[in-house]
Amino acid sequence: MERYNHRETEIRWQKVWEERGTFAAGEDYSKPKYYVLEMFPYPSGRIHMGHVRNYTMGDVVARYKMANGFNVLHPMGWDAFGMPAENAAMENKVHPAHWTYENIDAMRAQLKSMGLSLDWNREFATCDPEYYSQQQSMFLDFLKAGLVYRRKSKVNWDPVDQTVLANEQVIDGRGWRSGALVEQRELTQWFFKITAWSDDLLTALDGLEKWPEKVRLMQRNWIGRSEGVRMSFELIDQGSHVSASAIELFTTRHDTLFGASFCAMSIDHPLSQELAASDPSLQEFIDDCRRVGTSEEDIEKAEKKGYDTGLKALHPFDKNRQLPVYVANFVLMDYGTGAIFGCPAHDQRDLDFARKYKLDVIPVVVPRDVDPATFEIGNEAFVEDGVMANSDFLNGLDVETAKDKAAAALENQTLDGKPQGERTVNYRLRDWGVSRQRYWGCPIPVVHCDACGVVPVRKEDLPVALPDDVSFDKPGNPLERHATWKATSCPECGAAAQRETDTFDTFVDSSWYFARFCSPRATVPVDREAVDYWLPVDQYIGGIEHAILHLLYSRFFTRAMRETGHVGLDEPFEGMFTQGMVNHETYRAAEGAWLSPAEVRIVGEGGERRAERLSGDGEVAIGSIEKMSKSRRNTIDPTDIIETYGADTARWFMLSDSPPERDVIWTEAGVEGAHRFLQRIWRLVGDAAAHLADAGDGTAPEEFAPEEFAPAALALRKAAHRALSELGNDVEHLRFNRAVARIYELANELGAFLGSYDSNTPGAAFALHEACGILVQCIGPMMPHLGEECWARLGFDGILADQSWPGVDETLLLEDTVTIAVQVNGKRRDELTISRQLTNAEVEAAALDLESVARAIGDKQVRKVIVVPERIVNVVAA
RNA sequence: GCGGGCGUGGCGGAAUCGGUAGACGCAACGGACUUAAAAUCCGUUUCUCCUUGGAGAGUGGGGGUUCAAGUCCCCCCGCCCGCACCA
Repeated sequence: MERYNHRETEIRWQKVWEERGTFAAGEDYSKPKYYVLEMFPYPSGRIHMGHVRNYTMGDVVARYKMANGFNVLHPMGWDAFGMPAENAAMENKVHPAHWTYENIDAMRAQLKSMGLSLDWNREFATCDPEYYSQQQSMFLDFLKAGLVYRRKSKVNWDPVDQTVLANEQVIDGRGWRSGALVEQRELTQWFFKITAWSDDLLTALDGLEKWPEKVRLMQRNWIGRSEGVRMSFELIDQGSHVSASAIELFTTRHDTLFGASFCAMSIDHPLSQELAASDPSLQEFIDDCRRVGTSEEDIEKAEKKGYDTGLKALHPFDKNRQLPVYVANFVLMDYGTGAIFGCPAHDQRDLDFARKYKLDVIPVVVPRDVDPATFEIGNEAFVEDGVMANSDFLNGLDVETAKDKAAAALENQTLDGKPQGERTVNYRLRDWGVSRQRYWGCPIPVVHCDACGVVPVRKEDLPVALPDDVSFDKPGNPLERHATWKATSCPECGAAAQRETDTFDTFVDSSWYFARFCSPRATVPVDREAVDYWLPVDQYIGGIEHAILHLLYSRFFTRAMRETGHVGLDEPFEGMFTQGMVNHETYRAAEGAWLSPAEVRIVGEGGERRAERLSGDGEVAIGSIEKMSKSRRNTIDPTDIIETYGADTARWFMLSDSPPERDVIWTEAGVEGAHRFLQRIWRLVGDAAAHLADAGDGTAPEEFAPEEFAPAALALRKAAHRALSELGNDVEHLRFNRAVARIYELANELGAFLGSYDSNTPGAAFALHEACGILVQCIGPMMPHLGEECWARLGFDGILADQSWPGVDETLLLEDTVTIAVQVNGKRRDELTISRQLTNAEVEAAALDLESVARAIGDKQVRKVIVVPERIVNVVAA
């Protein structure tokens, strides 16, 4: 028999699907829908194994749901704006658009070679003017609805490249490209009011039951809700004449107010800035703090430092106490009010600070059963619950009650005519800054007019299109220095005005693309009827690296779109799944250079296993297994794999063995194993097809089901229906590795049946026909080309992709007999195959009758026999 | 530091409700076919002990609950991930 030829077959079936429009989403909105989406790729130029894994999973779900009668939407597009295109433009003198669209063409061809069930009619790239003009239109709606505002904000400024850098582009305080020392600059930037939904974005997480708990938790932490008190300490000005009469701060430990021994504010706090203006040594202190790098490590190592401003703050509950006010490096401007009170006894940071500056450490919470008079704080703050002490009216209370009482007292006290404190909820989440000073992004559609200020572009004038004639030979934003692009007239007064030269953060583009797929050619952002039908996305699949920002921004965007009437729901993604990474061994030459798997040959196995260099000699060290990455050169090119083994093999391997949420290790042996299985299926189907042809009519409709089945035929039927039932369940829960195991089992059963096939046995042909059909249909979503080829070879009607999912015959899942274990004192001694009809007493008798059981009991007395029907018998003897 | 996850054969991993631990795959070993090899097919494969047949141990370690624990509870160890001066 000829071997399966994937090269010829895969292209042929891809053409058939395309010509028949098999995967075009239907427009019949009365049918039940299912929206499967995988995170769309950045068009870097090549797909990688992570894409193969991601898109294979989505494809299995899409094809399975399609067979189950759903109108399936399974689209693909390109997250096409962003820095790499500009970098390429600078390095290779290619226009970002040209570079991007060429990459898209290359990657589209690669994706098509995978045989994915995508509706390519809906494809778009976020850099298409048709897409970003709708984004601009929606921005104008958000602006009108008050969901967008402008304010000054700090950015990392690279003085050499004349550009703004993202935090991750700042390495050790220097620009990643230029190496120049990065400056902090204040620019006026656009912000989306994501904090308007802080609480809703948090509480709605509870309803996202089909999301991984891990992702929900990460979002919860990111939003960072904490309940506390916003309060003021009155300032006693000792001659420095500051403008403020009080300092406002946020605390969650107002119970410990009596333990306060200082106040501290951030170096960026307005009051710090004001004081520094007339205090050069404070200015120097602030500059020193700034110089400490921005990396996490630097911050972690940085010692706590403070500068005593000389100001004093009056204790809210004890007018005889005055606390020193410091400017301190460990206080964050971005959280709360940028100022704190320090209670060293019950906060580790405050304790470190207090020890350094010899400030009081007054314990006000004391562990139960400990005498307050003898309780002392060493080098560790006491942060647990206990009994209040040294705290006037709070003494003797527990922490929770003390918080209540302290908050109430602050609320009843006035300072400057307002309550001195107020219970509030504080969030870590901050508004989303979307301005980027770059060319390759969606222009923010506003103009700046000297007379009218910031004016939105009229919708009929959209899109504000990017100019093509730009140069990247100079640093800075090409839009900024373009000869004519900026010049326009004010939509309100008609006077000469200037375009906004900032473009959107690319996270904006990906925050609504899933909605655009519902009506990708609409002349409005989204067609309401289409989104009402298709949204939410039923199953979204992507990498854990987008667990926070992309998903949170999309959730925000959906709410903003609801408020502006574009959609009718809050949550875009009903089901979310984060798949694991694809890893590979690493190889290193003697001189330390990384080697790619293609340059290495593996010899020996087990302890003898070692690597040799293909080109000449030289030791090669086999290194650890790492995520595939260019830097370690341990990548495998999907195109090579598809060329050598076929798309089906690659897809099968990606689904086998490893649970989809965990990392998978790509190995040569694994791919070969996958390929062998594919060939084995082809042989089994070939054998079966020959037998079925001999039997005459290749098709065996239901009504031809024989009255009688020989045991082997019945067993095969049962195996097929059991596999079908379990596989369906596994795919529904995205447990692809288990679904794969079910297919192996069925293939094994079928192989055994064929090995002793006798066409004269009652029901043999029918059972074979049925089992082959089920096997091929089960394989279909995973190895679709092989599935089609087998379907045709068996002489079945139509094409596999059009078939309905087979029904499970429940009666075949029920066995008359069941095998149960028999234990004596919890140890398994034997097993018993019995009729399901037996009563517990009969089962007990049968178990006690076993010779092995009698032996295990020996001369002990049977005290009790536990019978769990259809599961186990346990004889307790003593 | 805080939060979360995980720990099962040589390896990847099954075990959905507390009820036969190791499904399925990889690798290995033995056999068949072959002049030979590859491919394929059949079989064996948790460990230890003894003679077929058994016996004992076994899910990171220790304790507990239970007739019964990979699964539930407590303590400890190790690895991985996320967040990180969040007041």
